[in-house]
Amino acid sequence: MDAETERSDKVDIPKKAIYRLSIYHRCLQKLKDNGQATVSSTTLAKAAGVKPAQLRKDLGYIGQFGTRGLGYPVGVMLATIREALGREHLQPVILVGAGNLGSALLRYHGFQKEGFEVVAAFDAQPEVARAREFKIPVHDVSELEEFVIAHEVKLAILCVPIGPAQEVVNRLVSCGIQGILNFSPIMLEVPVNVTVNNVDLALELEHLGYFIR
Amino acid sequence: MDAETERSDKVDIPKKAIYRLSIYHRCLQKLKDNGQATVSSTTLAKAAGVKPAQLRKDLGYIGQFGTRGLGYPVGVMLATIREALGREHLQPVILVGAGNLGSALLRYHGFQKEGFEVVAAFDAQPEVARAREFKIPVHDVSELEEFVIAHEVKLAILCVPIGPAQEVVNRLVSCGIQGILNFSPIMLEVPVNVTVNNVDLALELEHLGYFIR
DNA sequence: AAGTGTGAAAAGTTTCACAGCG
DNA sequence: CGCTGTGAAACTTTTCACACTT
Repeated sequence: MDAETERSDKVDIPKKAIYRLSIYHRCLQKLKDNGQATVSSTTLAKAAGVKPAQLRKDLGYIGQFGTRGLGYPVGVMLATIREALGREHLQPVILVGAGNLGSALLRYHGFQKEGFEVVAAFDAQPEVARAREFKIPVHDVSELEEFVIAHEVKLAILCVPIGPAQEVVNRLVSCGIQGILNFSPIMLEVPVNVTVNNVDLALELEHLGYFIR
Repeated sequence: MDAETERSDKVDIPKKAIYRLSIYHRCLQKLKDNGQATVSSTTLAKAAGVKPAQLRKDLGYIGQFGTRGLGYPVGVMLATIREALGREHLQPVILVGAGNLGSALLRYHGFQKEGFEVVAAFDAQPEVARAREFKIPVHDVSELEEFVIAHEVKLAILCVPIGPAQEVVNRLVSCGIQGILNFSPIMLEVPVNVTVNNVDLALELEHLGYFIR
């Protein structure tokens, strides 16, 4: 956060609710691992850090599968959320810019765990990045288009410096990337059918700075 | 995003406006470096990626210093925003958890550039982290309280695994930390006078996943 | 003519409260 | 009785439009 997202589509379910659905999904996964079969809005809401009414309203956006007096069936709910978020299949992702931050993200397993697979990385100096020994192959950035098209990749994580950021984005867009998780502190220009989600680390720290007295 | 922030205080200026003020500050800095003396809401808004009316409204929260028919004086505006955000002096920050992500952030210069100084890092295995050779000292996590109190640190970046996260937070809170930038995908429990800003990387990617068709 | 400052309308979100079902 | 589902109310944030100043 903030993180900010542009473009809508796919309709009516509020942006913030989408974030929360992902959180619910995560909590439900944990409940399922613990063998829980049902859960009430109060319990799940507490785990997710929201109010029960909000949870119920959010679930209302994607269907209705609770049993009054009892609660929600964990399994069904998991499947429904997963479908609503389009997270039924493993989604391939590429990472561009294997510098400090990019390298750290290549080792980060949080993405895998949520149904995304970082299939390849690209860098202007692939030899340097490769020296850090990842399981994921680091290609030269010149091979970007070919790879994206061949593997039908739709999502990219962008960790390049500000300078080349926009140019890289233009290339990503031109070969069919539809979603970009952008770590550069810069506003990217993209067509309306491409979604950019900005994660601006310095900004988050600044925001925090405002609240300390 | 998203990122999310709890607690208010200091009042009336909308949370989102605070984020944007930081962005304006950044853009203004660039304008100043280019020798620009004044700027119009239209121009600055474009650079910041917002609508002109929104920019004017945001500035309205912290004062009025534009000249009708002309625009805003870059220097004055920079100073005013900086003061409003409490960013007049360099703010010390500690980082806890020097694993993959933590290490990357220790090398990240975006924080310094925005007026924050990461003064020390803490880890359960400081030797391992130290081997990566940072300019910033990595202490054993047992020295946490002593350091925070001695240096009057108010902000912490948290990159520890989910397991120990809440316990570390309790310790941070107990020794006077007031703001926590949390990278663990977990809801932290803190007293109302402490602000937590969550940066959940997997969540941001998931959100993006929703928008690809 | 150009561009700010702002009240008022619109849009978006959250919370409430309660009817209705198992 | 317990808990879901949801319309309506409350609140927050964005956008508009235009009076006003230089």
